[in-house]
Amino acid sequence: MESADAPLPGAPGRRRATAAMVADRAQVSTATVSLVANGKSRGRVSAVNEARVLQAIHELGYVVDGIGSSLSRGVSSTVIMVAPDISNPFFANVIAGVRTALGQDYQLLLSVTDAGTLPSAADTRRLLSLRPAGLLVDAPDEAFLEELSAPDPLVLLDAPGLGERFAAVNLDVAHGARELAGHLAAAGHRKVAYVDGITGTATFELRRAAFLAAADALGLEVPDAACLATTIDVGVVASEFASVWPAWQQAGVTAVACATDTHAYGILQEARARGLRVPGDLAVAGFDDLPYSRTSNPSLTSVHLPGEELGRQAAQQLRRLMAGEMLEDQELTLASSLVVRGSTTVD
Amino acid sequence: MESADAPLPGAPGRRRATAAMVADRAQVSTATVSLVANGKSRGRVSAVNEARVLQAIHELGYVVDGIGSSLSRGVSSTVIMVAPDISNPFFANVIAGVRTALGQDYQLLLSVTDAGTLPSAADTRRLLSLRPAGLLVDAPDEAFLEELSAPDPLVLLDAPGLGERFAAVNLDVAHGARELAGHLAAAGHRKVAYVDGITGTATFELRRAAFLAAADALGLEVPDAACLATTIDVGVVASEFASVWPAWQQAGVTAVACATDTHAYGILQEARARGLRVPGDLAVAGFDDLPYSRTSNPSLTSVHLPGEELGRQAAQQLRRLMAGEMLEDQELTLASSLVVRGSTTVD
DNA sequence: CTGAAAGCGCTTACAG
DNA sequence: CTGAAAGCGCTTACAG
Repeated sequence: MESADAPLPGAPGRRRATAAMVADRAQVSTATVSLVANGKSRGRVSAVNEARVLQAIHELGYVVDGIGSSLSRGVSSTVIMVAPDISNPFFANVIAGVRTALGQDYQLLLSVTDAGTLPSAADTRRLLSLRPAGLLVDAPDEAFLEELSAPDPLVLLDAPGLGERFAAVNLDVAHGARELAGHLAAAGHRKVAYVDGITGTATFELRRAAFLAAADALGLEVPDAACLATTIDVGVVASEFASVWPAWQQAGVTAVACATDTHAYGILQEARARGLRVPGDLAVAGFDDLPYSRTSNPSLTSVHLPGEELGRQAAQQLRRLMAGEMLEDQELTLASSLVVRGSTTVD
Repeated sequence: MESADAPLPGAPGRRRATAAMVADRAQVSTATVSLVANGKSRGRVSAVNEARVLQAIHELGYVVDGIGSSLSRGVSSTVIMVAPDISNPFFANVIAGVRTALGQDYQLLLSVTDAGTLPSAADTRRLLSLRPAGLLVDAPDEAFLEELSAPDPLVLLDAPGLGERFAAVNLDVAHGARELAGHLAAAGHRKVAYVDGITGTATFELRRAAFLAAADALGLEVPDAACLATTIDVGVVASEFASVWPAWQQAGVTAVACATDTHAYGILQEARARGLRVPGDLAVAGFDDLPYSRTSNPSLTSVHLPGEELGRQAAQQLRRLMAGEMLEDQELTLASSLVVRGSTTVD
C-alpha cells in the first residue's frame, strides 16, 4: 500500500526520482540503471537485476532526466522545427507528417516567431544551445541559413533552390503550375490574371514563374495590369480584388490563378458578392488544395501539394542524418498535380 | 585578420566554444566567465577582466550552453506551451501575446499533438524531463491535469472552472454570450438555432450554456431540433447546415448563434449558396471575432475574445511564478463583448 | 574582486 | 554481467 503522503525511502518529498535513487532501491549501480532505463540491457544486464531495476523505476516513477542525459551524451533527443507561418492549415498537415515519422524517439518542439518571420541570429544561437538532435526549417530564406551555418543534422522543407547546399525536401510546384496553365488554356481562356503572395517566399516565386512561363508558351496572355500581390488573408484579397476587377474585366480577363487557396477564397467571396458567375464569368484556381477547397461553393480547382508527405519525408531524412547515415538523395522533390473542380469547369 | 580555416587557439576545428576556452583566452577562471556571460558581473568582476572576457566571448562566438547551464541551475530557461489546436487563427494571436510577455528571458517552445488532443502521460513526463522553467497549457482537460500533477510554475489558459486548483487566465465568454442573446432578442428574433463545436472543450460548453440560459430568460426559443455540433471546419458546417435547414426553417428559426466564427463562415457560405438573405432571412453570429469577420460579406457579428491579451496575461502570470512570487490573483478573467456587424443588422 | 572545487544527473569506456 | 570513476558544461557557495 503506497500512499502519496508517506514518502517512500529514496523518494523524499516531491523531488523527482534520480537514477541514484533507483540504483539504491534496486541494489545496483547507476550504470545498470542507465542501461535498463534506456533499453540497452540486452545481454548486458542479468535478468534478475533487470527485473529489480524495472520494479524500482516503476515504484519511484523514475524518468530519465533529459538535461543530465543530454549533457552526458552531447545532444538532446529533441528535434526543433522552425517555421515562419504556424497559423496555416497547410502547415498543420506538414506537422502531422513530421510527428508520424519522428515517432517516440524524438520530441518535436516548434519554435515560432512573428507571422512570416524566421528567428534572428540571437534566437537561433539560443535554440542551438539547447543541443537539438536535429533541426527542421520550413521555408527558410538565405539570411537565416547564413546565420545558421550549422552542419548539424538539418533538413529544409519547401526551400527550392537550396537543395545543393543543404538536405531538403521540396515540392515540384512547377509541374502543377504547368498543368494549371494547360487546363485553363484548354478551357478556352485567353487572358488570365495572377494573384501572388506578398512575402518573397521562394515557393511563391516558383509558382508564379512556372505559371507565367507555361501560360506564355500556351498563348495564354497575362496582361501586365492583371497581377496582384497580397497577404494570405481572405478579406484583404477580396477588397484588393474588388478594386482591380473593373480594369481586369476591361482587359478581357476570364480566369484567375492564385498562389494559395486562401487567396482564391477571397476571390470567390468577392466574385460572389458582385454577382459574378464562377466559372461562367470568371474561373478561379489556387495552390495547396486545402480541405475546404473540396467543399467550398463552388469547389475550388487547385494544385494539390502533399503537405503531410512533405513533413514525413523531411523527418525521415532527418532521422537518417541523426543516425549518422549518409543521404542517398540530398534533395527530394515531391510531385504536385492539379485537381480540377467546379471553380473552373461546368459539369 | 581571422580566417575561418585557421582555427584560433582555444577554438580548434568547428567545435563550439566552451566557458573553459573563453577563460583560457581571457586569462581568468570559468567562474568569472560565467558571471560575465550571464550579466551578473555588477560589482563582482573588475572592469579589466570584464572587458577581456567580453572580448574573448566575441572572438570565440561563445554562447552559454543551455544544457550545462540547465543542469547546474536545476531548470532550463525554456517555457513550454502545450496546446491542442495549433492551426487556428485565434491561437496565433494567443501565441503572439505570450511571446511579447515572455520577452528575451525565456525561450518559447510549442509542444503540439494531433488536432484537438493533449499530450499523453508519457509525452508529458518527457516534456517535464526537459526541465522547463514554466508550463503554459491551453484548453486543458481534467485528465491531462491529473497526469501533470506538477506544482511547477504552471498557468492554464482558457480553462474555465479550473481556476481554483491552478493559476489560470480565462475568458468571460458568458458575458458575450448574454450580450449576443440580448442583441438577437432586441432585433425581434423569437426562434434561434445554436451551432456548437464537437470537442467537449470547456469554453464551448460555457458558450452554449450561457447563451441558452440568456436566451431562455429573454423569451428567445431554441427549439430542440435546432442544435447542431460539428468540427471546426467551414465545409463540414456548410454541409451539415444544408441538411438541417429545412427543418429549422419549418420551425421558424430566423437566427443562428455559432460557437466559433469558423462555424459561422460555414453557415454564411451555405446560406448564400441557397439564396438566403443574411440577415434578412437568417441572422448569423459567432464567437472569436477573427480578423476575417470584419471583412467577410456580410461582415460577421461576433463575440470578441481578446486572444493576444489572453496570451500576454498568462505569460505575465507565469513570469511571476517563475520568479518565485506569489500571485495576487490566481485566476484572471478577461472580458468579452459583442461586436455587432452586418450579419445581424441592416444598416 | 578572484579562483579552486563541488555538484547538477546522466552515460560510457574501462577494469574486473 | 557489474560497478567505480571520469566527464559532459556550467553555476555557485566558499575561502581567500
